Amino acid sequence: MPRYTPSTIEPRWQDLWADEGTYNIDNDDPREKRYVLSMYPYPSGPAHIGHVRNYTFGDLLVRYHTMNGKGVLSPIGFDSFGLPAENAAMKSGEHPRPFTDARIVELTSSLRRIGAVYDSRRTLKSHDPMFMKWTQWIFLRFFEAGLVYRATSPVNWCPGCQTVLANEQVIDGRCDRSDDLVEKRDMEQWFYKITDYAQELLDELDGLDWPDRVKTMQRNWIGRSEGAEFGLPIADADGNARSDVPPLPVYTTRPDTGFGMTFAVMAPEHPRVDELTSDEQREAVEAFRSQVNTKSDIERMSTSRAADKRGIFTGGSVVNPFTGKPIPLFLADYVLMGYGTGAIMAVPGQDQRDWDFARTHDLEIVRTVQPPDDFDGEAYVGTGPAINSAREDLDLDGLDVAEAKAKASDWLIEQDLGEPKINFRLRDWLLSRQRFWGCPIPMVYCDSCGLRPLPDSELPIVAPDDVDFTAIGSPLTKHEGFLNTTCPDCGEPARRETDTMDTFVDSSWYFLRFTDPWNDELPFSKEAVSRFLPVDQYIGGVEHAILHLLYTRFFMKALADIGLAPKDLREPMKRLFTQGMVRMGGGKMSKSKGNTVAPEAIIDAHGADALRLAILQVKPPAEDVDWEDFQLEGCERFLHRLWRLAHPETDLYSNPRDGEPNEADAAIETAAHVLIDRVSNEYERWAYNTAVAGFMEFTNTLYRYVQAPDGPHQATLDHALDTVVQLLAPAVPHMTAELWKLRHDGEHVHLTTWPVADQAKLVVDTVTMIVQVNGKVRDRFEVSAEISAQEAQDLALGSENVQAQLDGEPKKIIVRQPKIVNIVA
RNA sequence: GCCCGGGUGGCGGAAUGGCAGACGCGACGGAUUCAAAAUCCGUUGUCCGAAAGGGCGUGUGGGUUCGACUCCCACUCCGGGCACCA
Repeated sequence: MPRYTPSTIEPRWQDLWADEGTYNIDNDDPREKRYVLSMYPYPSGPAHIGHVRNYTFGDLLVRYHTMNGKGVLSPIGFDSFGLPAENAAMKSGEHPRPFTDARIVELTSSLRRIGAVYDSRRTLKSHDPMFMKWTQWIFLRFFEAGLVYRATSPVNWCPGCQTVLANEQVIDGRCDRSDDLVEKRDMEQWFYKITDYAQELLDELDGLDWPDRVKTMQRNWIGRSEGAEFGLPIADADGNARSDVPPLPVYTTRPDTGFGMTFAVMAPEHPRVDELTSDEQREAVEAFRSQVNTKSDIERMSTSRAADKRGIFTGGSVVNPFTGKPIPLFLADYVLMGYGTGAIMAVPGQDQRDWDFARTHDLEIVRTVQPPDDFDGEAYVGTGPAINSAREDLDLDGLDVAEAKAKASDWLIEQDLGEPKINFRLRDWLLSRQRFWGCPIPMVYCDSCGLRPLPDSELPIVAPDDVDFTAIGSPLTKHEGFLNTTCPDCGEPARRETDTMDTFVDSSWYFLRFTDPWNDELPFSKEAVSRFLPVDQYIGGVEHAILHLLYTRFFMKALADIGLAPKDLREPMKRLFTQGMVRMGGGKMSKSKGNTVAPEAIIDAHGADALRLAILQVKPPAEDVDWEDFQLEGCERFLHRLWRLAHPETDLYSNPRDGEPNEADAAIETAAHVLIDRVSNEYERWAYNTAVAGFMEFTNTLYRYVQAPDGPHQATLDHALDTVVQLLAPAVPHMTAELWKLRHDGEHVHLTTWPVADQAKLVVDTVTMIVQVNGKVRDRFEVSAEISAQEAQDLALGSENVQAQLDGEPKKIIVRQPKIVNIVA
């Protein structure tokens, strides 16, 4: 019998799947569709072990659904724009394109070597001009639909690199590349109006078959809150409301606590600060504002985390409309300009932040909710009856929080002071990056026409090749050939936008392009999209739980609303699975720590099948796993055992029988059907680790069976082995393909039909009945599954072991035949 | 601070409220071998016992139940997410 040698078997099958296009699917394929998609990777070179885990799970499902008669769409692509390539370019001076292409070749080869199969005709890359064209085209459609706008926004600016940094590039307030101190700068930026969809993004989470954890994270991120917005009249020197200036709007979720508002606070960036600051305080306020401005976020947060909230008195006052009394107006950095109205009513009695601020600035504190008697905290945020909250036309005293909220809110409406308001924490998506290696934003600046979109005919706008990476800042801003163009409207000289798009834009629609990659009239046709969407199973890491997965949902809704995608297609990802990370010694794997695992080396030594099996076996797929915990030896040993057992020239036994099967044969036959049932179920439930245990168990059983003195019954054994090989085919594709070919005259296991368990064989006729005394097992019997309650009880009481535990008559006997009898002594 | 997960043998982990520890690793014993590796067959939670058998065992404390790893309450430790969102 030839040895099992994965190094010769595996490439052969990989070639065959690729050459024959086994997993290609045409759009007019008549089979019921399944769209199985693993998040497309950033091409960083050969696959790392995390990739292998991710793509093994996806590949298993692709092969499993195919064997179940489905027409599976299994595409792969590359998220090929992004920082690492640009950083490498800055180091070497080489253009990021050849660098990126080389990494894609390496990663493609890795994926092929782990046996992952795709419809390679549909493969795409973000930096492919054809893909860029449609990314830009969609941008223009969004622009036309009013979903794109420009606004000033504070950004992280690295003075050394002359560029904007993403939050994750700012480490302890410094640039992760140059180590310069990062500044906050206000710059004009491009935004997608994702907040238009905040409510729908929140509502439709409920219907998604996603991990609860991810749905919760998105809910929190969207952060819907219900409250009221109302105006605080500006007070004159005598404390009376002025009618000549508009009031200061504030947002609160607790209108019921209005009587406890003893001061008001504006964000330092609030546009009305100058107007509302008194002359005496102006200098101090200016000093405070510039101090806040130069602080990085991190400093601002760490200092303000201390109990004393940092702030300053404006010298001005506003009127508390509930009490009619003037209250001082402050500036404080714990109030954020970006949320609500950028100004708040401060109620120290019911809000800890306001409490802290009131204490450091010696301000009045009035409780408006009665805390319980045993309450010994500071601000009381719990429920209770309202107190100190009455005036002539509004009496909240005694009402609970919910009632008081409603009544106070109604009063604000009646008085024409304000209205109920819903706020979201979600901000619009800042999509522009001052980077070279991204998809350029297709807009121009014309001196006479202003900001103009480019016509579709000029797309794609591709970054030039002859650029200098050794200079500081994005090369696009210095490339005259790229910069200078003509205005599409008036034909006069104009400048091109040099910002590129966030790479999350590419990943927000790539899964749609997969359905129609040959289309050169549109990014995708509605027909192709409705043929394959929604994605039946999306697979990726939890690190994308919020941004990527929120952006794809936004894109889907927007594309549907502007008529590019089917109108009723609101959600792109029907089912999501987030697999865990692969770690090293409890920590994250990273090249800098030198603790990476090279999957290619493992494949060289043990084969892709052993690695795939080890990935499936080691832990439930959702959990993080340490590389040290992988059981590669055990998995490899199992594969060798199965090979030896299932190979037609096996040396394990020499005495196969024909004729009538005996009892032992029947037990094997039954076990095979139980295995079909079990594994099918476990594949569906992502319980791959227990499925592998099932294979090992069954194989161990077969070893004992064939080595027993009677020898195996040939037909029974063949069926059992064929079953294992088929069931294992999605998980361990190369070896099972080879074994099946040897056993079945060249046939291809992945084109066979998934076995179906014979339900009649799953019916058990004898079971082990356990007998407990006071919940402890004292005896067990093999009994018929149809045993009566009386028989079961009699059997239990007849047990010597049970009698030894009994002291007199049992108090009570619970019979759950045929599985258990519990005797209470 | 708030919101999620999770604590089970020497280790990774199994277990619709019904035999805790499947399967694998490791360890130990046996077969094979001149010998070893590989392979094959066993044993392996822990304590007492020669054995039969018994005591104790799923982070801690309580509760519900005939019966709890599983459900409920409180606590604790570990991991993750968000973090002044009014």
